[in-house]
Amino acid sequence: MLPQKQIESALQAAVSAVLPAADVSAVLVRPCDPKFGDYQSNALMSLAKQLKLNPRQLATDVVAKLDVSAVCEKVEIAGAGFLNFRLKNSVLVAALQSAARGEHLFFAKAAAPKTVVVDFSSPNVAKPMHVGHIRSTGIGDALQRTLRLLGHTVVADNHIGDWGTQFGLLLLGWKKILDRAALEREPIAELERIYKTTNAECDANPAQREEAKLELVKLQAGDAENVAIWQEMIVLSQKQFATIYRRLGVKFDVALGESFYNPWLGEVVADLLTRGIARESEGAVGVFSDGTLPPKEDPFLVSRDGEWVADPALVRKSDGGFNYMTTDLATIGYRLKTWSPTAIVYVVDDRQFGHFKKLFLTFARWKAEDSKRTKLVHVGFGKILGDDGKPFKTRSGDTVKLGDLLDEAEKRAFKIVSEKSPDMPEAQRKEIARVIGLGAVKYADLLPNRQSDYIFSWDKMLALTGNTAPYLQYAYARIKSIFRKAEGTIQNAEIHLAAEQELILAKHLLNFGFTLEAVAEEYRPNYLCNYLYELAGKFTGFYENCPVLKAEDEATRNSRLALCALTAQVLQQGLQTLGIETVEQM
RNA sequence: GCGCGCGUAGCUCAAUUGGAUAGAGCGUCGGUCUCCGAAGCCGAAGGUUAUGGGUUCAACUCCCGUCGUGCGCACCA
Repeated sequence: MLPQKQIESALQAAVSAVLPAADVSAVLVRPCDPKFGDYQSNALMSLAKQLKLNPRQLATDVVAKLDVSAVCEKVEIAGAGFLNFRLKNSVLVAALQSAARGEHLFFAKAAAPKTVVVDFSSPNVAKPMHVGHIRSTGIGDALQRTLRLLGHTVVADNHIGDWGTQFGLLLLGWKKILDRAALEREPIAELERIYKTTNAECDANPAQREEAKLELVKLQAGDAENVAIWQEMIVLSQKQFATIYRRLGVKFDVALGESFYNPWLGEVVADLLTRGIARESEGAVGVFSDGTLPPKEDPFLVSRDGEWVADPALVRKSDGGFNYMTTDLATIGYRLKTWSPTAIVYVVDDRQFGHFKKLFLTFARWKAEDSKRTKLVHVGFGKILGDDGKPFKTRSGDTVKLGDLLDEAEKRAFKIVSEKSPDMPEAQRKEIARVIGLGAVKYADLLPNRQSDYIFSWDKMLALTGNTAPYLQYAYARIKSIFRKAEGTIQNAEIHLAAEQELILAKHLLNFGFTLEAVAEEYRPNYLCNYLYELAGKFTGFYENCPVLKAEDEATRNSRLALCALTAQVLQQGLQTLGIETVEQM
């Protein structure tokens, strides 16, 4: 068990000894500012507040019952009631030593593994993937990788938009203005063109809009011609998706599009009606407020002119068609039946907050028993904005295509690699540029807090210096360079930690698991980015101050080599968890 | 109109959710390769966390007001 966990359980036991009735689940220990110690707990202060006790006195009582002598130096009570812990050097060394033996990599698998469906990426058929898709795809992929690493069972599901109103327009456009040659050259661009053109024509001509609707109805009724066209569009789109996902290194366990759930939509609505959860209104069917929530918190109510009026979640349109609320409910039904997940995580734009609020409440009413076992989570993220602070568009009015962004990233990286290593064979430079360029883009998207909107900038997205993936990859490559120069292999080296920078680095390595758990707990990959950036920084501090190959003696050299090897492993594992590759040289 | 967010250094963003002296990158200025990779490192300047109140041992974080700003408001997803 990692020292931090040992301290935590000892502390919880001590608190229970002093306050038998207290809930100790919030009694946590976390890494802290080195000037106070290695770990700290502030839990006693909030506990004292709840129970109206003197925090210093509580701390004194708890410390009297606390035995962490196996892992810590003397425990200090500081400030208003902080507990500061300082690790014994021998314990730190032992943790590193066991990691060096391959027993762990500073994290523990979850004690109670969960089954989690992660729903992410979700591009639309017949539309190009653009920069916006990097958010759902990158965050979702990093989260599913983190959950897997921690030992959970994950179902990565790409809920592709392959069924909906847009197909009415696409079918009409296909029949009227499709340019076959263009379709063969650039299928997605052509599909986008017919969609846009037809949409514009429908805006101008309502009769044409009706025609498009008719095409959709025919498709949904199984009309052979329309189904064939629709399938062709899907095949073309899937080629595009596959290319992008291959480049990004993103894999899904299943990719069940919206159309997959089509057969169940009718019965979902029927079921909702029978149970009295949904009712008819103005020819449509919707889920209405059940009055259990105060109006302000009730997503099924909206205030108009000072009065609360119904704002239902429609599950059947007045024309008899279904919409995405229906699909999402059917999808939940399928996922429950197929995987019995502990949680379903939706990595979707924050703008759909209202939709998910309605969806989750409807689910709880529809499947009350299941909703106790399966938690639905909307992992929302902010928008990508242009320089003007408005949702991102290029000058021509289109968003930047994801493929173009990746191309540019590799191009810029290639230029730098060629400058830095002109003697390297071109194929190798290309491969390094691919890893670095892609890493830069992914990391740039993962670094900010997911809920913040961020302003898109080519230079920031593709930056290769500063707090970027290449900085982390560089630290890794430097370590690899040391090992290329080191002669012979070092096995079971004894680790000694004496220099300040060695201790700082070693202690930070121990926090890898804490960080991974925080990422999984709050669905925030940026914690891992920051952790790795700090790790690379602390490694560099060590590297600048502590000679490895030219260490003063053999024992120090071997110990430092072991520390380097562990750092490289954590860097690589951490980057991999973010979906970012490493290179041996760059 | 109603609802939901956001406002932190010149710029772009963090701050593990109420913890001790708010941190990075970019940009600017200065230093640093005869010594394991300078995509690096060291230093300097830069802040009344929009604003006014409140809650408490402790507030960027919670509550109320104000200003600014973005998003969402049945039959698109």
